[in-house]
Amino acid sequence: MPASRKRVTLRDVATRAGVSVAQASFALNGQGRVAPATVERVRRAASDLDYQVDGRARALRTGQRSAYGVVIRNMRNPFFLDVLRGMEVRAHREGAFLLILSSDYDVDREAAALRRLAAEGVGGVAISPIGRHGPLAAWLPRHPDVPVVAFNRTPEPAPPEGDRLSTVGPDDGAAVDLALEHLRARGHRAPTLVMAPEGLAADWGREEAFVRRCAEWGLAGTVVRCPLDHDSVARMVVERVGASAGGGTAGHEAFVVNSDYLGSAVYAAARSLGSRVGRDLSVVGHDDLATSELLDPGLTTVGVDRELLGDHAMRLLVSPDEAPEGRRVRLPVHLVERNSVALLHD
Amino acid sequence: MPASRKRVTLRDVATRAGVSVAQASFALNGQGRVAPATVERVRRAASDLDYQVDGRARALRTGQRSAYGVVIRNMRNPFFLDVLRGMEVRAHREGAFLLILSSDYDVDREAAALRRLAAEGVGGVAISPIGRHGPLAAWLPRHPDVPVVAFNRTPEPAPPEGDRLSTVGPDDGAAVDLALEHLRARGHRAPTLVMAPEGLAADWGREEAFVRRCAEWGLAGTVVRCPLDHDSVARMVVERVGASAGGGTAGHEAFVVNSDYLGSAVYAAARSLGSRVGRDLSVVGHDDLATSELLDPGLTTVGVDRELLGDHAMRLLVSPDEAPEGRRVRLPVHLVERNSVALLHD
DNA sequence: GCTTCGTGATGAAACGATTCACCACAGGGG
DNA sequence: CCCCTGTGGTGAATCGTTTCATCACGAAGC
Repeated sequence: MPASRKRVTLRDVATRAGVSVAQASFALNGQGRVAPATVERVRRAASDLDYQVDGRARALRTGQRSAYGVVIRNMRNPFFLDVLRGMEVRAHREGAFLLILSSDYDVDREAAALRRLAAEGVGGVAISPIGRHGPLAAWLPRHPDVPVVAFNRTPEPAPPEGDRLSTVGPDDGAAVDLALEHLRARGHRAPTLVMAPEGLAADWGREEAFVRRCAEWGLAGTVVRCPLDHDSVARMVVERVGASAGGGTAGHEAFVVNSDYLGSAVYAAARSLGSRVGRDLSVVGHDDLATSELLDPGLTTVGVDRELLGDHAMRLLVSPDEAPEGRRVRLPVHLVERNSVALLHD
Repeated sequence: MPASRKRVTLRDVATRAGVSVAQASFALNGQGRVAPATVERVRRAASDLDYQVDGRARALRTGQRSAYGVVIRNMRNPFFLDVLRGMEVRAHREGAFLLILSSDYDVDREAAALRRLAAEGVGGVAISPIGRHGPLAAWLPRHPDVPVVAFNRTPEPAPPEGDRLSTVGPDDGAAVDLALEHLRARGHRAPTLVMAPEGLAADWGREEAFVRRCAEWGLAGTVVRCPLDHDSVARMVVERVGASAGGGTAGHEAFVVNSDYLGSAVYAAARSLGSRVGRDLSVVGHDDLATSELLDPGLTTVGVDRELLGDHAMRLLVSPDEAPEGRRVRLPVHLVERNSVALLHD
């Protein structure tokens, strides 16, 4: 055969099968009334010519969307890779595509991403939004028929009633519960919850669960607010440990942090103090990143099935109505016990 | 305004501006002959109505591809997330989209992914292929006008002459050079290169560079072949260290492995031997994963800019012709020095 | 015999953009 | 007066599907 082969079109299939384009289309899609013999002929012609329907043309005509948009806030976080994988597997199963964009915490880029996705006519958007009042909030009412699901490391607070935004995220309340229970079982009586400074909504539900449980179990819990970057957390830990040691109570500090990344900050602090995690001070992380196993000692952490998270998000987009769990999915969490929590005898 | 707002189409813009659809199109795209005043009117109308061109319709008509396919072999490897990010940034800059699929080392899924991407009419495909003779090989000649670039953790051997497949990957020869040079500088005389068993082509170029350098520098290098999973490598290390210790030479073993993942296997082996990496035995990794810094001691490794890798791959797709570096890109590598290589005095 | 079905098949109108082939018209040159 | 040219503009074809409205035709009901 010579050189350039043009795209095989439905017309080619039709002529080869000796029918009209319409019948060919019907035959392949199982629609309309078409004689079984014809179906067979068309099928054969299609496979002979290695015919593939043109996704763009179909999408244009039917308005049916076979592509879904994914907007990731931080494409450097390995957390999202697993989520992406979960989405991809589900999308593949549904015969859909993923259009992946990243916003990089940039408001303009998030806005641009949403605009482009709308222009492309996606069937839905999964997004880890920059903020509750960012571009997404403005975009939502202008595109009333595009399902949108927000997925997050830590879930956003429940949206106001009537909001069309679905959400998927780990059950943060349960995560704190799990961490506290573990600490209590190992003899800890004065846990410390590390939270972002007031006003950052992302940690909603954690504090509530924390104070409730502490009250219930008679623990002397404290909540400390601190910017959630590595250095700030490390400094905070050093200060608190210093204070409690100097205070003469010889209290053992036990921290509950909302990511494994910050967990490793506690390790750094311990190193600089000359003390050892899992013996002189304790910490429970959140996320169960791959790195957490490699730390020495291994970081005890609350994990969530990230692929499942992606799967749920996709499902909410593909069939927004039949979601049995409702449109606010909080995923179960589990404790991954390693050696970062000391066993206290009292 | 009532409830459902239909999609704003070019016709709407045209009527509002009081011109024909054709002129509206020309005006917005800067094509054809259109009076400056008209351009202005059309522009205003478009922005008034918040018009966005329909990507599908445009793609259908022009055949112009604004989407590029990415097929990832292993969507669990964090290596690829950074690559993806590099691709995404470049694609965004070019106004293009990424369609991301994963093959999961499954030949059928790779084939399906390629088929679907072709059906969607993508402008190019970046793929980390399962193998040199997998579905990709069959797919390539059937789609002569789709640019394809293979990107990899470790590059494939140069394709046969005339092959349309571009490749991007770290410069593996240089990586081995760097590792060896570092070992030599620290007094090591008998390095060991860990390679996959014969027949797995992925490591091509490493061995060659290794033996050449060893000869040049008078090192007593050995190449050991071993399945590249965590346990096999750990076992192999234990054996070799045992042998060299038992042999009475008291030789210090220094390993060069082709990933950080395998580097951590050496750590595991050291633990089980009761010896310490960076003192009793040495290892140089490859990839500079985030985890490598967290190991104790830190893993000395050869890194490559993964985002740059993605960027190059995308560039080869977007403008296949004007690539100044040619179509076989080997990216520069650099040594990340930590503490996994002992300093030997001799 | 004439109407009414049901079956299988078809032509053509969408979908929303781009673009080719014209056209109107004013001005200038012969 | 006629021809040509350059400018601004328009209608319609086209991309590859899906799908609506129609039709041919033989069987069946009256």
